[in-house]
Amino acid sequence: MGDSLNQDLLPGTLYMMILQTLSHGPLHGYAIARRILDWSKGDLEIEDGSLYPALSRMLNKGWLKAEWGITDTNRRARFYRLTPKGREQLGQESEAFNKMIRAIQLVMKTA
Amino acid sequence: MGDSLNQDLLPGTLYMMILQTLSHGPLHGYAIARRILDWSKGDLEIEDGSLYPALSRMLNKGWLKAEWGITDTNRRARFYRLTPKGREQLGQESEAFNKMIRAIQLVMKTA
DNA sequence: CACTATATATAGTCCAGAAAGGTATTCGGG
DNA sequence: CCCGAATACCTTTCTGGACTATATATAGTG
Repeated sequence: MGDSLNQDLLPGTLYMMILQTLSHGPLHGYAIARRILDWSKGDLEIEDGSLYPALSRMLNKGWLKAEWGITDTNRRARFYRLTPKGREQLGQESEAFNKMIRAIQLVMKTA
Repeated sequence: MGDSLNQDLLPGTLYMMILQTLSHGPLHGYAIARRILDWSKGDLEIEDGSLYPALSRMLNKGWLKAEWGITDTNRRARFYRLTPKGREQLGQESEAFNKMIRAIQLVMKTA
Protein backbone atom coordinates (compact mmCIF):
# COMPACT_ATOMS: atom_id res chain seq x y z
CA MET A 1 0.00 0.00 0.00
CA GLY A 2 2.91 2.34 -0.51
CA ASP A 3 3.21 3.37 3.12
CA SER A 4 5.67 6.20 2.68
CA LEU A 5 9.05 4.84 3.67
CA ASN A 6 8.18 1.18 3.51
CA GLN A 7 9.03 1.18 -0.15
CA ASP A 8 11.76 0.25 -2.54
CA LEU A 9 13.29 3.68 -2.91
CA LEU A 10 13.61 6.95 -1.12
CA PRO A 11 11.82 9.19 -3.61
CA GLY A 12 14.01 11.81 -5.19
CA THR A 13 17.24 9.86 -4.94
CA LEU A 14 17.00 7.80 -8.11
CA TYR A 15 18.48 10.40 -10.44
CA MET A 16 21.35 10.95 -8.06
CA MET A 17 22.23 7.27 -7.85
CA ILE A 18 22.00 6.77 -11.59
CA LEU A 19 24.29 9.75 -12.14
CA GLN A 20 26.71 8.30 -9.62
CA THR A 21 26.90 4.89 -11.29
CA LEU A 22 27.67 6.64 -14.57
CA SER A 23 30.32 8.91 -13.13
CA HIS A 24 33.09 6.41 -13.86
CA GLY A 25 32.05 5.54 -17.38
CA PRO A 26 29.10 4.58 -19.57
CA LEU A 27 26.74 1.76 -18.65
CA HIS A 28 23.56 0.30 -20.07
CA GLY A 29 20.31 0.41 -18.11
CA TYR A 30 20.30 -3.13 -16.90
CA ALA A 31 23.86 -2.75 -15.64
CA ILE A 32 22.97 0.45 -13.79
CA ALA A 33 20.27 -1.36 -11.86
CA ARG A 34 22.55 -4.29 -11.10
CA ARG A 35 25.31 -2.01 -9.94
CA ILE A 36 23.05 -0.12 -7.56
CA LEU A 37 21.82 -3.46 -6.25
CA ASP A 38 25.37 -4.70 -5.74
CA TRP A 39 26.75 -1.55 -4.20
CA SER A 40 23.84 -1.35 -1.78
CA LYS A 41 24.40 -4.99 -0.84
CA GLY A 42 21.05 -6.02 -2.19
CA ASP A 43 18.98 -3.37 -0.43
CA LEU A 44 18.14 -1.08 -3.35
CA GLU A 45 16.30 -2.83 -6.11
CA ILE A 46 15.38 -0.55 -9.01
CA GLU A 47 12.28 -1.68 -10.87
CA ASP A 48 12.66 -1.28 -14.60
CA GLY A 49 9.33 0.51 -14.62
CA SER A 50 11.14 3.16 -12.59
CA LEU A 51 14.52 2.96 -14.27
CA TYR A 52 13.72 3.40 -17.95
CA PRO A 53 11.30 6.28 -17.54
CA ALA A 54 13.89 7.96 -15.32
CA LEU A 55 16.63 7.45 -17.92
CA SER A 56 14.32 8.86 -20.53
CA ARG A 57 13.65 11.97 -18.46
CA MET A 58 17.34 12.39 -17.84
CA LEU A 59 18.04 12.31 -21.57
CA ASN A 60 15.46 15.05 -22.04
CA LYS A 61 17.07 17.14 -19.35
CA GLY A 62 20.40 16.83 -21.14
CA TRP A 63 22.12 15.06 -18.27
CA LEU A 64 22.81 11.94 -20.32
CA LYS A 65 23.61 10.89 -23.86
CA ALA A 66 22.83 7.41 -25.14
CA GLU A 67 24.08 5.22 -27.92
CA TRP A 68 23.48 1.64 -28.91
CA GLY A 69 26.26 -0.88 -28.57
CA ILE A 70 27.11 -4.45 -27.69
CA THR A 71 27.64 -5.66 -24.15
CA ASP A 72 30.48 -7.92 -23.04
CA THR A 73 27.88 -10.70 -23.04
CA ASN A 74 27.29 -10.01 -26.70
CA ARG A 75 23.89 -8.38 -26.48
CA ARG A 76 22.42 -5.23 -27.95
CA ALA A 77 22.11 -2.55 -25.29
CA ARG A 78 21.83 1.18 -24.95
CA PHE A 79 24.82 2.77 -23.26
CA TYR A 80 24.30 5.93 -21.27
CA ARG A 81 27.03 8.38 -20.40
CA LEU A 82 27.14 11.56 -18.37
CA THR A 83 27.18 14.90 -20.11
CA PRO A 84 29.02 17.80 -18.45
CA LYS A 85 25.61 19.05 -17.42
CA GLY A 86 24.89 15.66 -15.87
CA ARG A 87 28.14 15.74 -13.96
CA GLU A 88 27.29 19.13 -12.61
CA GLN A 89 23.85 17.89 -11.66
CA LEU A 90 25.42 15.01 -9.73
CA GLY A 91 27.42 17.48 -7.69
CA GLN A 92 24.39 19.59 -6.92
CA GLU A 93 22.15 16.66 -6.06
CA SER A 94 24.57 14.95 -3.75
CA GLU A 95 25.30 18.19 -1.96
CA ALA A 96 21.59 18.93 -1.56
CA PHE A 97 21.02 15.36 -0.43
CA ASN A 98 23.68 15.50 2.25
CA LYS A 99 22.37 18.78 3.52
CA MET A 100 18.84 17.40 3.61
CA ILE A 101 19.91 14.28 5.46
CA ARG A 102 21.78 16.29 8.05
CA ALA A 103 18.70 18.45 8.61
CA ILE A 104 16.43 15.44 8.96
CA GLN A 105 18.80 13.78 11.37
CA LEU A 106 18.82 16.92 13.47
CA VAL A 107 15.06 16.70 13.70
CA MET A 108 15.09 12.98 14.42
CA LYS A 109 17.74 13.20 17.12
CA THR A 110 16.53 16.27 18.91
CA ALA A 111 15.09 15.25 22.24
CA MET B 1 11.57 23.65 -11.54
CA GLY B 2 10.85 20.79 -9.18
CA ASP B 3 14.13 19.13 -10.04
CA SER B 4 13.85 16.15 -7.77
CA LEU B 5 15.94 17.11 -4.77
CA ASN B 6 15.73 20.84 -5.29
CA GLN B 7 12.62 20.97 -3.18
CA ASP B 8 11.75 21.85 0.34
CA LEU B 9 11.41 18.29 1.55
CA LEU B 10 12.74 14.86 0.90
CA PRO B 11 9.54 13.08 -0.13
CA GLY B 12 8.52 10.30 2.20
CA THR B 13 10.05 11.77 5.32
CA LEU B 14 7.26 14.09 6.38
CA TYR B 15 5.23 11.49 8.28
CA MET B 16 8.33 10.39 10.14
CA MET B 17 9.25 13.89 11.24
CA ILE B 18 5.71 14.71 12.31
CA LEU B 19 5.57 11.53 14.35
CA GLN B 20 8.88 12.44 15.93
CA THR B 21 7.76 15.91 16.98
CA LEU B 22 4.71 14.35 18.61
CA SER B 23 6.64 11.65 20.42
CA HIS B 24 7.10 13.79 23.51
CA GLY B 25 3.57 15.10 23.75
CA PRO B 26 0.69 16.61 21.79
CA LEU B 27 1.14 19.62 19.56
CA HIS B 28 -1.03 21.58 17.18
CA GLY B 29 -0.21 21.73 13.47
CA TYR B 30 1.36 25.12 13.41
CA ALA B 31 3.62 24.20 16.30
CA ILE B 32 4.70 20.99 14.57
CA ALA B 33 5.88 22.97 11.55
CA ARG B 34 7.68 25.51 13.71
CA ARG B 35 9.36 22.82 15.73
CA ILE B 36 10.66 21.05 12.63
CA LEU B 37 11.89 24.40 11.34
CA ASP B 38 13.66 25.14 14.62
CA TRP B 39 15.19 21.73 15.10
CA SER B 40 16.50 21.72 11.55
CA LYS B 41 17.98 25.18 12.10
CA GLY B 42 15.77 26.72 9.48
CA ASP B 43 16.44 24.20 6.73
CA LEU B 44 13.17 22.28 6.71
CA GLU B 45 10.20 24.47 6.06
CA ILE B 46 6.92 22.58 5.98
CA GLU B 47 4.35 24.25 3.76
CA ASP B 48 0.92 24.20 5.29
CA GLY B 49 -0.39 22.83 2.02
CA SER B 50 1.75 19.81 2.79
CA LEU B 51 1.25 19.70 6.54
CA TYR B 52 -2.50 19.67 6.95
CA PRO B 53 -3.21 17.10 4.25
CA ALA B 54 -0.50 14.93 5.81
CA LEU B 55 -2.04 15.27 9.27
CA SER B 56 -5.40 14.38 7.80
CA ARG B 57 -4.02 11.24 6.17
CA MET B 58 -2.31 10.28 9.41
CA LEU B 59 -5.57 10.59 11.29
CA ASN B 60 -7.16 8.25 8.74
CA LYS B 61 -4.37 5.75 9.17
CA GLY B 62 -4.97 5.78 12.91
CA TRP B 63 -1.53 7.07 13.77
CA LEU B 64 -2.88 10.22 15.40
CA LYS B 65 -5.85 11.44 17.37
CA ALA B 66 -6.87 15.08 17.41
CA GLU B 67 -8.84 17.32 19.68
CA TRP B 68 -9.53 21.01 19.78
CA GLY B 69 -8.07 23.11 22.53
CA ILE B 70 -6.55 26.45 23.40
CA THR B 71 -2.90 27.29 22.88
CA ASP B 72 -0.72 29.08 25.41
CA THR B 73 -1.19 32.13 23.22
CA ASN B 74 -4.91 31.81 23.81
CA ARG B 75 -5.97 30.65 20.37
CA ARG B 76 -8.15 27.84 19.12
CA ALA B 77 -6.05 25.03 17.72
CA ARG B 78 -6.27 21.35 17.00
CA PHE B 79 -3.93 19.26 19.12
CA TYR B 80 -2.60 16.03 17.69
CA ARG B 81 -1.21 13.19 19.75
CA LEU B 82 0.35 9.86 18.88
CA THR B 83 -1.67 6.70 19.17
CA PRO B 84 0.13 3.46 20.06
CA LYS B 85 -0.11 2.60 16.40
CA GLY B 86 1.53 5.89 15.54
CA ARG B 87 4.34 5.25 17.98
CA GLU B 88 4.94 1.89 16.41
CA GLN B 89 4.90 3.51 12.98
CA LEU B 90 7.54 5.98 14.12
CA GLY B 91 9.80 3.13 15.09
CA GLN B 92 9.33 1.37 11.79
CA GLU B 93 9.79 4.47 9.70
CA SER B 94 12.92 5.67 11.39
CA GLU B 95 14.44 2.22 11.18
CA ALA B 96 13.57 1.96 7.49
CA PHE B 97 14.90 5.47 6.94
CA ASN B 98 18.24 4.74 8.55
CA LYS B 99 18.61 1.56 6.60
CA MET B 100 17.74 3.37 3.38
CA ILE B 101 20.22 6.15 4.06
CA ARG B 102 22.97 3.68 4.79
CA ALA B 103 22.24 1.88 1.51
CA ILE B 104 22.22 5.11 -0.49
CA GLN B 105 25.45 6.22 1.09
CA LEU B 106 27.02 2.92 0.15
CA VAL B 107 26.05 3.57 -3.45
CA MET B 108 27.22 7.17 -3.34
CA LYS B 109 30.57 6.37 -1.78
CA THR B 110 31.47 3.31 -3.78
CA ALA B 111 34.31 4.16 -6.10
C1' DC C 1 -8.26 50.50 13.30
C1' DA C 2 -5.13 48.22 10.38
C1' DC C 3 -1.52 45.05 10.24
C1' DT C 4 1.13 40.98 11.52
C1' DA C 5 1.51 36.56 13.33
C1' DT C 6 -0.97 32.69 14.53
C1' DA C 7 -3.93 28.90 13.14
C1' DT C 8 -6.60 25.71 10.00
C1' DA C 9 -8.31 23.93 5.71
C1' DT C 10 -9.18 22.65 0.78
C1' DA C 11 -9.04 22.57 -4.27
C1' DG C 12 -6.09 21.96 -8.01
C1' DT C 13 -1.80 20.58 -10.08
C1' DC C 14 2.36 18.03 -11.00
C1' DC C 15 5.44 14.37 -11.19
C1' DA C 16 8.15 10.51 -9.62
C1' DG C 17 7.94 5.77 -8.63
C1' DA C 18 5.36 1.21 -8.73
C1' DA C 19 2.77 -2.32 -11.09
C1' DA C 20 2.05 -4.86 -14.85
C1' DG C 21 2.45 -6.09 -19.32
C1' DG C 22 4.94 -6.71 -23.72
C1' DT C 23 9.12 -7.67 -27.06
C1' DA C 24 13.39 -9.75 -28.23
C1' DT C 25 17.90 -12.20 -27.93
C1' DT C 26 21.78 -15.06 -26.02
C1' DC C 27 23.26 -19.07 -23.93
C1' DG C 28 23.34 -23.37 -21.55
C1' DG C 29 21.26 -27.80 -20.52
C1' DG C 30 18.72 -31.76 -21.49
C1' DC D 1 17.67 -28.99 -31.33
C1' DC D 2 14.37 -27.07 -28.50
C1' DC D 3 13.30 -24.83 -24.08
C1' DG D 4 13.79 -21.99 -20.27
C1' DA D 5 16.44 -18.69 -17.65
C1' DA D 6 18.82 -14.60 -17.74
C1' DT D 7 19.69 -10.51 -20.14
C1' DA D 8 18.01 -6.26 -22.11
C1' DC D 9 14.58 -2.71 -23.34
C1' DC D 10 10.20 -0.15 -23.30
C1' DT D 11 5.35 1.64 -22.46
C1' DT D 12 0.95 2.38 -20.26
C1' DT D 13 -1.54 3.10 -16.28
C1' DC D 14 -2.13 4.17 -11.56
C1' DT D 15 -1.36 6.21 -7.12
C1' DG D 16 -0.01 9.21 -3.74
C1' DG D 17 2.67 12.79 -1.77
C1' DA D 18 4.22 17.52 -1.96
C1' DC D 19 3.52 22.25 -3.75
C1' DT D 20 0.69 26.39 -5.13
C1' DA D 21 -2.86 29.14 -4.36
C1' DT D 22 -6.66 30.48 -1.97
C1' DA D 23 -9.91 31.14 1.84
C1' DT D 24 -11.16 31.86 6.64
C1' DA D 25 -10.59 33.59 11.27
C1' DT D 26 -8.69 35.66 15.60
C1' DA D 27 -5.22 37.57 19.09
C1' DG D 28 -2.14 40.97 19.91
C1' DT D 29 0.46 45.26 18.63
C1' DG D 30 1.36 49.92 16.98
